[in-house]
Amino acid sequence: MPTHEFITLHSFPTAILHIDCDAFFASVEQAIHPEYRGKPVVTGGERGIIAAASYEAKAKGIKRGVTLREALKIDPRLIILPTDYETCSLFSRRMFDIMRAHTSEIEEYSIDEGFADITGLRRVKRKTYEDIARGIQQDIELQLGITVSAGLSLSKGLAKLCSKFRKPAGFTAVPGRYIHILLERTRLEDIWGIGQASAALLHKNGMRTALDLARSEEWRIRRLLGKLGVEIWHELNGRSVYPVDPRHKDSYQSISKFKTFSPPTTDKQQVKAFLLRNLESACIKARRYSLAAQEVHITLRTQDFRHFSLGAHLNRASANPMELAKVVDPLLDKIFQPNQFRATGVVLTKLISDDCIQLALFSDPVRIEKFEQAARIIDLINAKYGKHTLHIASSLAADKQHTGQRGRLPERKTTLLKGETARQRLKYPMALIEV
DNA sequence: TCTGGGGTCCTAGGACCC
DNA sequence: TCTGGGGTCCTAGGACCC
Repeated sequence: MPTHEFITLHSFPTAILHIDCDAFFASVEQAIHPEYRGKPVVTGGERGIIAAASYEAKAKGIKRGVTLREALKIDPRLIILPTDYETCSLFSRRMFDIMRAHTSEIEEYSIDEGFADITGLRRVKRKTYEDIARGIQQDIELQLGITVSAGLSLSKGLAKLCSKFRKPAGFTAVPGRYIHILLERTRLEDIWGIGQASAALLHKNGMRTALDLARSEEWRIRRLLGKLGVEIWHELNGRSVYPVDPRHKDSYQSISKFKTFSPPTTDKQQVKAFLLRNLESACIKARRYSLAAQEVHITLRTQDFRHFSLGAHLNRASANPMELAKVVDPLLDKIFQPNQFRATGVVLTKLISDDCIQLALFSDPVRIEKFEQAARIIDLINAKYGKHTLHIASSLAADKQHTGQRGRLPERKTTLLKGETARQRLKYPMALIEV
C-alpha cells in the first residue's frame, strides 16, 4: 500500500494554535477561592445537573451531565456552586486579551476556547512555533491562575485534536510529518465535526480511525458526508480550509429560548403560557442587542422526544412580545395535538438591526409606537425588579408550574397598562401584571 | 444516560412554475 | 384528461458544536 503523503515541505506551512481551558467554570472558582483548590468542585448547582467538574471531581468519576444527587452519593463533601457566568466571562475576556498581546489573529471560538493563527511569526519573533505557542499558554496560566491545554498544528481541526490529546495543562504540537501518528490514535467521533451519526456511517463503511478517513478518496467522503465531510477531510490532511476569524461576534443569526418543565402537560393553555414566557425571554435578549426578528418559530417537545415545529414570517420585524404573540397563537393552533409535552421553545430568526425596521404598508404606526413604549418601560422595570416581574398575562400559568406550587398563583393585581384599551386587551393577550 | 440550553450550518424534499 | 421533465425557492429537521 502506497504511503499517504501529508504535507512535509515545512514543519508548519500554516501554524494554528488552539487553546482550551481545563474545566473552565470550576477552575475559575478555584482561582478566586484558594480554599477550593485541590478539592472536588462542580458548578451547575442551580440546575441540579453538573455543568463543569474540577479535575479532583473528575478523578472520582463526577463529570458533566451527572445529576447532583448521584455526585453527592460518590462524594458527600463535594463543593457545589452555581454557575457564575459573569466572572467566567471576565476571565474569558482577559484570556483573549492576553492572546491578542501576541498576535491580532485571534478567534474567540467560545467562552473557554480560542484559536490563534501564528503563521509567519516564527521569523518576526525569531522563535520556533512551539516556543511562541508555549509562551502564550504560560502567559495565560501565570496571569489568570488557571490551566489551559494547547494544541499546535497545520489546521484548526488538527490543532483541536492536539489540545485534546493531553489534558489538563498539556502541550501537543504535531508537524506535518507526524500527523499520521496523531490520527491513528484518534477515534472517528473525536474529530471536530464528526458526531455520532457520521461516525456510525463511517464505521459501517469500514473505517476505524481518523487516519482511515484522512486516507480515503475525496469522492467517497463526499458521497458519505457531503460538503462538510470534504472540509474535515482537507483539515485532517493538513490543508487548512477553516480560517482563523478574528472578527468580534456582536450579533446573532438567531435567538432561542427553550425550557423544560416537569411534570409534562397535556394542557394547551399551559403550553401556550410557556411559549409566551419563552417569547418574552427571547425578545428581551433581542432588544438588548438592538435586534428585531422577521421570523418566529415555535417548537413543542413531547415526552418521547419528538419535536413539532412551525415558523412564520412577520410583515414587520419586531422584538416585542405583545406583537409577536399574535403570530405565535395561530402557530400553536396549527401544530398542537393532544400529547404529553415536556418542553417548549421559541426561536427568533432573520434578525435585523432594529433601526432599519420598515413600517409595513398597512400597519398602524400609532399603535406600534405604543407597543414600543410599553416594551421599553417593561425592560426598565424588569431590569430593576427582576426578569419577568412585569409580563404578559397569558404567560402567568408558566409561573404556577415553575414555582411548583399547584393551584396557588402569586398574589398580584392585573391592571391595564396606561394607554391600553379594553378592546386591545381582548384582542391580544396583553394584560400586564403589576408588582 | 431516561436526556439542559443556546447556537450554526446543511440538505432533502415539497411547492410552484415553466 | 393524461402525460413529462427541470428549474428555483423555501422550510422543517437533522447534525453538530460548546
